[in-house]
Amino acid sequence: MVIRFEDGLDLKKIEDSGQCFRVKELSDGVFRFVHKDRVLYIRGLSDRGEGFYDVSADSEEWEDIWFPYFDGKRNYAGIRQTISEQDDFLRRAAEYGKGIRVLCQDPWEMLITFITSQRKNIPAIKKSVELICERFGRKEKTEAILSESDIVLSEEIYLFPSPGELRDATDEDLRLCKLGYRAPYILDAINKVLNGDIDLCKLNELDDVQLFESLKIINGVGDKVSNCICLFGYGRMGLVPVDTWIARIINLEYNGKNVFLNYEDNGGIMQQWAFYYERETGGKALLSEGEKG
DNA sequence: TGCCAGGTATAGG
DNA sequence: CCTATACATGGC
Repeated sequence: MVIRFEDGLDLKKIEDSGQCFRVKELSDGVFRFVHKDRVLYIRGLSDRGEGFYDVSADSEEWEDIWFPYFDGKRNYAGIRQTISEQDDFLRRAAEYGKGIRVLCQDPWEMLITFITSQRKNIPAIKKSVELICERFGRKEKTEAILSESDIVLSEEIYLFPSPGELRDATDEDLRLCKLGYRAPYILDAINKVLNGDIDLCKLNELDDVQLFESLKIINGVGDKVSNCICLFGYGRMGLVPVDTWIARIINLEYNGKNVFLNYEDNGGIMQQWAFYYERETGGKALLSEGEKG
């Protein structure tokens, strides 16, 4: 089925944007996304102009699952235009990151994934998450077709394991997934969800601050990880995770001030553009201004 | 080899 | 309140 997506999706940038760790580019420009027990194959149709995609989902699944997943309702072009005229860095970052969407992913997967992420680089995070899926997740056979491209796709994929599927995981099991010292943190998350100390669904009724604080009762969830779960798992677009990259930007470019918070409900989106820009340009983006003279 | 990666918990001041 | 340090593992 062919769909049009306003303002465009840049699938490669999304894959590399550091918010999702299981997105994969297959051959022929086909990207695979996994969300809960659904798998989407999607391919850009550049010959039709901007914003057209061949997707494996039918129109109902696209509207119900994937359009919300890509945060389709939000006007990112409009958000780009709210950036301050004087803010050269953020304007460049937003332009560079055009086509990135802040994905609305599964809170449980975000909880485990971002506990895993601490003190790891993105390739290492992907490795661990994949091992968790292979070891504990349900195996799913896919049968899909991209009609415009005549591409047939059939694979066996491991879904991200549910809390119940992780019930019997041991510290040793988790360390085999290269989780190292984070294994006890993951065990604490599993336990608190299974015994009802924390209800990830119910948490969505809380406001941003309460949600942010509630998640931190889990061992291994601090400010940064909690912000990531809020932003990527609960669609709280005003929350701004400050990791080493964002901290570097704040310190070197903005004199220690977190300007992303100026953008209220869109600060997290600005942060995502800045993160991607800074990481992809290897930290050189910051120096470019000072070195021009 | 040494340093860093989408940090956090803990101890000590 | 603050700062210093340990923590597993892999890539460069």
